[in-house]
Amino acid sequence: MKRRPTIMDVAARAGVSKSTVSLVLQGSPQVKPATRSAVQDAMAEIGYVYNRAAANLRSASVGLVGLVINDLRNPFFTEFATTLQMTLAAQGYATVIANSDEDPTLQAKLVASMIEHGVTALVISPAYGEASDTFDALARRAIPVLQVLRKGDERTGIFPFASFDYAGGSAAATRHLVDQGARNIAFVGGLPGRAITRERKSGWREVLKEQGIAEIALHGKSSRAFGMQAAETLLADHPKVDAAVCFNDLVALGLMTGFARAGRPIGQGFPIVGFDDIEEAAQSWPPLSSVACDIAGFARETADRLLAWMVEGQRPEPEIRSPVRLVARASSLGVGP
Amino acid sequence: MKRRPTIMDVAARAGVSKSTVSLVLQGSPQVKPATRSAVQDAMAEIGYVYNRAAANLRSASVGLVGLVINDLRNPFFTEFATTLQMTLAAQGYATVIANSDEDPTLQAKLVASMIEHGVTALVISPAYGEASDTFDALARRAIPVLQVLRKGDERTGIFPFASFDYAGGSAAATRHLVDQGARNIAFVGGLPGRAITRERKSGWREVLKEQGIAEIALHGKSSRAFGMQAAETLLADHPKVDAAVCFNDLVALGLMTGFARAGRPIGQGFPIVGFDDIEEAAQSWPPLSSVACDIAGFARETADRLLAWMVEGQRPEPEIRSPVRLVARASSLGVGP
DNA sequence: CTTAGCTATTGGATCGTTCCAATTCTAGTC
DNA sequence: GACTAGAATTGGAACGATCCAATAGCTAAG
Repeated sequence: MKRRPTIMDVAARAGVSKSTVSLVLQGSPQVKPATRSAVQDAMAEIGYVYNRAAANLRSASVGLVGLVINDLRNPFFTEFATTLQMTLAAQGYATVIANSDEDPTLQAKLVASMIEHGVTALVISPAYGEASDTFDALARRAIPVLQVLRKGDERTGIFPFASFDYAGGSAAATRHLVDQGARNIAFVGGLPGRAITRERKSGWREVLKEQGIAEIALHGKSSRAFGMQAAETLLADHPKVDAAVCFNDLVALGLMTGFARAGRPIGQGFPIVGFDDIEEAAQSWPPLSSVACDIAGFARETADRLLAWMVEGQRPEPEIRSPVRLVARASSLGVGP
Repeated sequence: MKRRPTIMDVAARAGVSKSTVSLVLQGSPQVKPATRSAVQDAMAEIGYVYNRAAANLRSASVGLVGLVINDLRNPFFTEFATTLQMTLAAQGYATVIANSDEDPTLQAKLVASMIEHGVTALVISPAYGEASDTFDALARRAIPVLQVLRKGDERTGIFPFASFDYAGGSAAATRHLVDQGARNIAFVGGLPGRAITRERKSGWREVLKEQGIAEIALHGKSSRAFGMQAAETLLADHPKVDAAVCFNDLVALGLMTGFARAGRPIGQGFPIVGFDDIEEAAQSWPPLSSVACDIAGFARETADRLLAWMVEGQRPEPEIRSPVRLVARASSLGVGP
């Protein structure tokens, strides 16, 4: 009675065989238009819904993409995840989004659960930490896996990796600050020892070397709170520092708040540049200069690459870097509030 | 060769029957420990993964929960979604998160896709707009559906609804501003005609009536940008207004930025209170007073309610309101920066 | 009227698991 | 050594779709 209707029920109602119903479901041009609409009416009448699980059992590919993100609360990743999901949805693929919350154990569970549910492909921005088992399991099934935005530990090199040209971005930012007359440019934020910190620092370091400037770097969690704390540290311990490249916008905004609190608003003689160009950057006061990563564009490219891999079996290059763009705003242009 | 191994392969390897393997998978106490470990070894050796789709085909319930959110980019919803997912994950349930992006059409597609994938239950914060078809389909299958945070159109009353006591919260906020000596308290933000705007306004209105204060409300998109715009409007057209209750923190932060830009920092003679108490509220300058909704707690309660419904068939009450808490910070306490 | 050559439809096998009833094993008792 | 109760294991049917080879229906040509 409460049983959910099957194609057999539809077939009985429409007076055809289950095979015909199946053909209609797959949009086969084989079926006569009259038959097709009879079947469709029958489906509507008895409230039939497709049972994808049953279908996949017989016919492999599912059209289900898994997306595992290390920190979904971070707006940067949220934007990426939602855009990717919507792009894939437009192509008829369903996406399962999951947040590993930087926990490799949870991440392993999530990935396992996704494999069990039969994802056809996986996009992952890995949590830091030991995860070789997780990746081994993925490699063993021949599931297309795309690492994005972040590289896991060394062993994950088996899977293609796509991200932004962070080094180029921070170099551009640093050069911009030099152009503004800054001489002692600190690097603020980023946990030490991580690939992304290394990348974002390397561009800054390169320019400093070029200019013969000494390095001052403050590392820590990439949060607003750390930025505020860093402001105090800079003001107290590094009075000569006259500009900063920040690991990301959150740190930069925190830094801005910290300076404002100390009565030394950013932008007047102390230019800073953030990274990521999150929505808030343009809306802070003063507006925050930032290295813009076109996340939405990147998400769309990711979707394209994934589809090319899934559908045409065309594996992407092992490492892809999307260009970034420096957006100069008041926070680095000496235009005070 | 590349075929993914099945329980038959495991059975062959372990020298038992497929039924025994199945029992091991289900953790049945029936199997002899020796047999159990033999089977488990075999699974490890050939890299077996459970095929949930096949299992569900035979035995109904899946342990898959759908979560459809109207705007996943909004940190408020992000926090809810991630906490809910992690809580359910701890209970062994997988969660599919999807973002409808306020688009009823996309929402319908997402819900349909989830039903096809066989979700056992659905949590939805509906997009505004016509969605009766979507909900009819859900009602027809007897899938537990919990509406959260937002009520859809009137027709969705069929499903239980859980949210916060918004009216109580805005009443508390308004009373607090009155206590600070404010007399002309504006309400800023919220799109007109929506249930949530009505609720958040009603508490404010109630207190104004009590105090015999005239109403001034500025409605608009609940964004930082609108808050900035509202600041200009208030300063230009409503010079008498001396405090504001904001629809949410984003608007409040925008308002703060707008006032700062105009050289009239918030907190000095112009107290404001936001709503939601997002992480940023405590970190802005001045720190923003806000009506705190314990989203993480709410998400955990939601998970509990859902589990009670799914597992014990215990349908929640038609309308549940979780209490909120006013967090007074500098933005409403007259403590200037 | 038969038949070839289409197009449209169909029955049966199949996917990987669970469920059930039936069978085999084990050990204890007489 | 036969018997039995319980524990452990097993083979086959079932879930709801797809796929394939086979069949039915139709038209036009011979």
